[in-house]
Amino acid sequence: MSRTRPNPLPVQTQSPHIRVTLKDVASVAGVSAMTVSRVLNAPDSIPAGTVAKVRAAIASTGYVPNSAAQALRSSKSRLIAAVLPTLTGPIFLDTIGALTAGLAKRGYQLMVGQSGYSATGEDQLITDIISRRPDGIVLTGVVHTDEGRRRLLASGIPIVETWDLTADPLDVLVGFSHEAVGREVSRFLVGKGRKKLALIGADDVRSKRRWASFAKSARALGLSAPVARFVTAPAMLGDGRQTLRALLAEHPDVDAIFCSSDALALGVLIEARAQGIDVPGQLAVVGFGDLNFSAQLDPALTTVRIDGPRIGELAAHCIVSRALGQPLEERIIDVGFTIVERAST
Amino acid sequence: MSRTRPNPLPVQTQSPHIRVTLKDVASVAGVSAMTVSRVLNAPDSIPAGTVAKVRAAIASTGYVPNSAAQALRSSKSRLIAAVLPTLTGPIFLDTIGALTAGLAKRGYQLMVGQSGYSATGEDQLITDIISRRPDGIVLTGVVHTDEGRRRLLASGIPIVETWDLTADPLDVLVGFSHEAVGREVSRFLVGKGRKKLALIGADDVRSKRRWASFAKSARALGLSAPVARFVTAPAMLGDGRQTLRALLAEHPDVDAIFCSSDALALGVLIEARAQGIDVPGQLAVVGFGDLNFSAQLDPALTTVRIDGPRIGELAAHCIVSRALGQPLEERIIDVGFTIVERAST
DNA sequence: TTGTAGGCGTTATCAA
DNA sequence: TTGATAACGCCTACAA
Repeated sequence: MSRTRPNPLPVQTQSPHIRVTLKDVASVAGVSAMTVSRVLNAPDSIPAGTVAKVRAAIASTGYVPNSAAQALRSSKSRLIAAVLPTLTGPIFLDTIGALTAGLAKRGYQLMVGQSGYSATGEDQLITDIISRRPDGIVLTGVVHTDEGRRRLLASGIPIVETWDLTADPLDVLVGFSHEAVGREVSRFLVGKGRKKLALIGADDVRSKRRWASFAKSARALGLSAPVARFVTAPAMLGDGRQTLRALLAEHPDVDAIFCSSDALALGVLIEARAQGIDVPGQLAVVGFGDLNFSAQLDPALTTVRIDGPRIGELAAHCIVSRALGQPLEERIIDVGFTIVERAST
Repeated sequence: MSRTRPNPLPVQTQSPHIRVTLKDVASVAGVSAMTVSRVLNAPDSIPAGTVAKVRAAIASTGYVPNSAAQALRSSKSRLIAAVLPTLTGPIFLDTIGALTAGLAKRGYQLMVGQSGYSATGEDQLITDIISRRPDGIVLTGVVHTDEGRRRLLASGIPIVETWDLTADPLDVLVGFSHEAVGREVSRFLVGKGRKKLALIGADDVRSKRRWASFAKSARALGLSAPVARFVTAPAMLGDGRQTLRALLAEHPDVDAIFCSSDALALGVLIEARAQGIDVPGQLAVVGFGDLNFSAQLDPALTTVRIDGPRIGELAAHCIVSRALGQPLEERIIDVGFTIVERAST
């Protein structure tokens, strides 16, 4: 037909290419569908000649297996679901990036779900996830409702929790102790001769746990009770500026601040400079996260570094092992953290 | 059985609950599988009594549909694939977050793939994507190999490209003109009386396109040729510091700098302060991205704001419309951009 | 080494 | 309004 089509796009609903099936490849190659399947899944058991023939047919037809059919038949979806509070906010980003890459390397894909900072919609999210029958679920920085945890657990899908070390893990855990972070930062600051500690944090559970440990440790070391201010997550630079102002107005004797994110710490540094407060002379500042800008600030920011990519890669390893039913060396992996000392303390 | 199990976790490989099928629900409810299916998909055509009976059976069994079977039978996966260069780097984050949320709202899930800044592994990624038979693909900030573009196109899967306005879109486009950004920023700086412009950018295609337009426009407005420095993506704060130093050493007469990201611009601000250069007195600085910290810097950063969440939400709308075969009001949506004027210019 | 039969869980279609 | 039947594309199990 030489007629021109005025509007070609809406017309083609499905490409022919995507509808190529095993059978089509088989008939092109002159073998049965099973042989094609075996060439794809266990080529070693097939003579080289047949393999070549089939490979040629696959190439010429542009065949790509339909993973829904594979999943249905084999009960293996090669899909991993990740749940995180929100994609907005850079904290978990490296982890998710490394997780995605680590899964791709192993032949798995990642499906993402945002649970939000509230529990709203979490139920629907969990239904959506279970409906996909993922081979594993990676939980990152989320506290689920009891009902949500129960359903996830009841689904029997392997679960890896990350970015935390809780007392009662569902199964596998890759993270670090927020209690240890709070304790070590307070020890660090006390070691620097600081007398009146403060914390500015986001109002999430982990930040609160760091605070509890930070405060307890400071008191144990003989200091007066530290003070804290919490801002609504996600905590941003502007919150740091405002909160420092309010904090110092009420507690002018504070000489060290632990911020629950580097973004907050940057706000604190900027506000301190605006107020003519010397850092670290009058005020020591410690961040959390070691974002890529933190080393370049002026003064460079002392902060707690978490190896996000490592958590992602380990989570990929663990969840795939679980998915394959392989034994895991360890069920609880503590990746630790580092206090990176720079000019702000 | 009252026997306690010493180690419950490794034992249960699959939960019973996840193996509940339509048939199980049907037999509990005393109806056929088709009736259960209809209650789920078209409850209006079923009498209220039957619906109630079936709903009760669903609740008591904990049934969740198997989407692999649904996809296989109906050729609708309710899955959208997103391809982006890398999750590391905050630029596309808001877009992906809004996309994920917008899709969830419409009953779709997002699968993410990282194409990397190189073309390596892109072929495998595309195979993985096609294998899932997603109902749509959202491309963000990636330039594909010709072969990759060809395969994606040949798959017949609807495609939405974002974060750009190219001359030859594959199908639907949600973005803005990088040429317009370059041009408008140069006009803006010239309007401020700046005489010698410079640009510090990442070495990606879009940044280069902004540069070309920036330089051309500056010359058209009678200025001498702007100078540029490019750093390896992802561009970070430290790159901004170093590059500014090198740039000013060679071109001390530069009085305005357009940075291809706010992170770079922050580096430039910090380095300028370290060198005692007055911003904006001696040097005007413009960023790109309007990250959440930019308004809080000192001086606050003039920057180009892109509405990332809006792009994500529109992309969700467009790709779902395409997936459902619904007509689209517009195939090319220009979300534009805003030059947010602050103290750094 | 290769092929045949059957079923995974769901929905389109037709029949009652 | 409801049900029976078949088929989506693939892989497990068994046979040749």
